[in-house]
Amino acid sequence: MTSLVSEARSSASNRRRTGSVSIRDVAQRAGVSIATVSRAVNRIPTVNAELARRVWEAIDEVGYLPNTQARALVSGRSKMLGLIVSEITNPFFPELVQEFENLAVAQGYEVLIGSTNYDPARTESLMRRLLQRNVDGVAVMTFGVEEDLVQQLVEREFPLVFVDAGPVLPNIHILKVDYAEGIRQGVQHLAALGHRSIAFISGPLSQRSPAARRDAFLKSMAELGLIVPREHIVEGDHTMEGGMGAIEKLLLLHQLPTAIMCSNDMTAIGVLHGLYRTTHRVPDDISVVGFDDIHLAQFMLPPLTTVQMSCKDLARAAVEALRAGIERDHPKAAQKEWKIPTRLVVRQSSSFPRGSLPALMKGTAGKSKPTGAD
Amino acid sequence: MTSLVSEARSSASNRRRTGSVSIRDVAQRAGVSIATVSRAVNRIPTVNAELARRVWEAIDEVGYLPNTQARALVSGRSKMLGLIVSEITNPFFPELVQEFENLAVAQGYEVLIGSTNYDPARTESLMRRLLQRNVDGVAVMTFGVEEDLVQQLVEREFPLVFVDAGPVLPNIHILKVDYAEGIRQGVQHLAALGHRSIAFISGPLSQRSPAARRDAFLKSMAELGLIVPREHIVEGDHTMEGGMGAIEKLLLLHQLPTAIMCSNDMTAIGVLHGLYRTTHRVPDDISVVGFDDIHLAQFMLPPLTTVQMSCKDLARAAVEALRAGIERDHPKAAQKEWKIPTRLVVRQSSSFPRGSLPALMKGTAGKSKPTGAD
DNA sequence: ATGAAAGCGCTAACAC
DNA sequence: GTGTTAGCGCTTTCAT
Repeated sequence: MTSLVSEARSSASNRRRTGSVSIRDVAQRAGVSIATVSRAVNRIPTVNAELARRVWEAIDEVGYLPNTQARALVSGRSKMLGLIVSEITNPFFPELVQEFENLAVAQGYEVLIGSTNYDPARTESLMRRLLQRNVDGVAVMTFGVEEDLVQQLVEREFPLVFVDAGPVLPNIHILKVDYAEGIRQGVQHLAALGHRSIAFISGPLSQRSPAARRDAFLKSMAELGLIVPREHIVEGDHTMEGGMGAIEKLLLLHQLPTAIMCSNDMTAIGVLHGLYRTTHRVPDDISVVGFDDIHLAQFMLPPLTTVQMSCKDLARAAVEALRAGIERDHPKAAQKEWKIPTRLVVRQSSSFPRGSLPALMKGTAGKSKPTGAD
Repeated sequence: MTSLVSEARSSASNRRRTGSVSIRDVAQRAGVSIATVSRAVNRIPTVNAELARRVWEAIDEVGYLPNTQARALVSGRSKMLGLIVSEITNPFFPELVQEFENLAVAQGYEVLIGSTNYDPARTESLMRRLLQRNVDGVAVMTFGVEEDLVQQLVEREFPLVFVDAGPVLPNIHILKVDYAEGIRQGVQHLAALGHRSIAFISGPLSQRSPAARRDAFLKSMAELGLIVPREHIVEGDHTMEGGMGAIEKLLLLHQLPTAIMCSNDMTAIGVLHGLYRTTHRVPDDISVVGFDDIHLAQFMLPPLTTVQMSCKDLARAAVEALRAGIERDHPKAAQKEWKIPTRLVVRQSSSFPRGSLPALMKGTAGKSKPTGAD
């Protein structure tokens, strides 16, 4: 008889559609006022222990769940966080989403997720929806924001988090990913293996983050005195399809690069796929390096050498930064920039350039996989 | 001067934290009552055109966004849908989530997503959170529900959607995936190529959906008079790691199967990866077939032959079923079962068994890829 | 057609 | 320490 609704003698006024049990039902059953119930639920220490016990008992009996909407209405806080990603189907983002959600929920927040699909109109309506839902803050993890859309939020002094770049304003927190170091490590790794001709497949360069990655690449190459011919920078779009398209362009070149650095892992996967249809083998003929280190990277054929950008770090920083913006007494309320480290993860998609001495020796030593030479 | 807050002469009572603009601000500015504003916003046809115009103008000027929480509180409808998936990082789910979200948003609903990670405790707390947030309905797309957790919702006559199986009750809608047909096509495809010894790597068999897939496999094999030795059914867990573990077990066998059918694509990707580290080539030595047809499948090396379960269909059915449960006058309110079709997609991870006549001829014809025979 | 007013479920003053 | 009450922003009778 303690089932959720059977005994719920709902006060006549409620139970509109679902048999929702209100605070009044609990109060009635426990023989106390609704204020006491509220206090007990919110663990206000001043409530009499015996009364609190009775309240909790009643709560259990009638199956009471506090209505978050009502709470939000009165407190002015919805305890919801918005999370905007550019493409939920890019495996990097679900990993990020999961981390973000874990952390947020642990702090008592709910997460409203939105995927923009790089569509400004979508982003706009998404923002509006998030505002209407009264989220307490929004993390914009799109790696490239459409500036003007942010204006609304900014003006409302709304807690916001961006990746890489965003307006410098109070309430705006920026997550700075250390592309310079990560990409530099990747380039140095390839150079150390003996590669001199390294191409780069970028993301959509209209966005900040892809542009930053490309710049980091150029800088790293310059550092080593390596020149990058114009045609070795190909613009992709951070999808597998884009990676495939880009490698096809590269394949048309008179002189192929011996290594390819990609702006993200999905691009690299597309490259791997594109190369698979040719006679070029990875890494024997051409080395491929990705960026992100999505879970999938290690399962590629061959396992992908890539630069790790920890989505755990990213998520943690995002949630913390948001909380810092929301809860005025947060310890890090003043911190505006959050550094996100990156690091190289060497796997098997990178090796010595074909024909180089170490490559030949490696072949003799029989350590090379039977990837089918042409 | 039409910026969102600059002119917003907020009535003293509001503007708690963010400069939120309320219906009263609009009313004041338009010189009408809040009731009229409400009616205008909700496009009640009886409002005077001139007044409506003034209201919309004021809305624009003060940057008013209706507060959804308050709306929900009074209407009893939150216009939010819960979507529970088992693992957001399995690429199948983001695809599903995206579709679901698109459809839901198009109908004016917001989506609250939760990933259970196969953890009953998480699922439980997730359910509770969704209830507290007053979602109008929940789609449980976990392919394996922990029965008792549903009890709460069921008793509250809460609109619910399940995949594959669930209690037969009013307000419960079931999405029936046609495993029988899809898996049967996969098996027939392999058998047609000449395979007789086909192994199956299942998902976690404690869950309904993986069990249903396994049963479908067994049935399809029996149909063809093919016997399946006990050791040819290996339990995985629908992850790449699980697929790798399973193929390793299979590799220990005295007599290897010539083809492997996997309970989902992630498993198949794990298998591909596991096989890559051996001398066995796909599809020359062993054929691999997946299930789901995630976007990634076509980019695998080799592109994965798989059974498509359309997440578009799934999402569409889920949203429709939910709406049918929520909106009492929905045309399909009575429909309790929704069929989800499946179909085979042949790519390059399946071929003739090694040593069979067609395989030999194919080799001669030079159509085979240089995958490096041992 | 429009406005005044009663709540939706809850929290937080304010009394007692 | 506990109860009473005034709203949070909105929709929806009920008068007018």
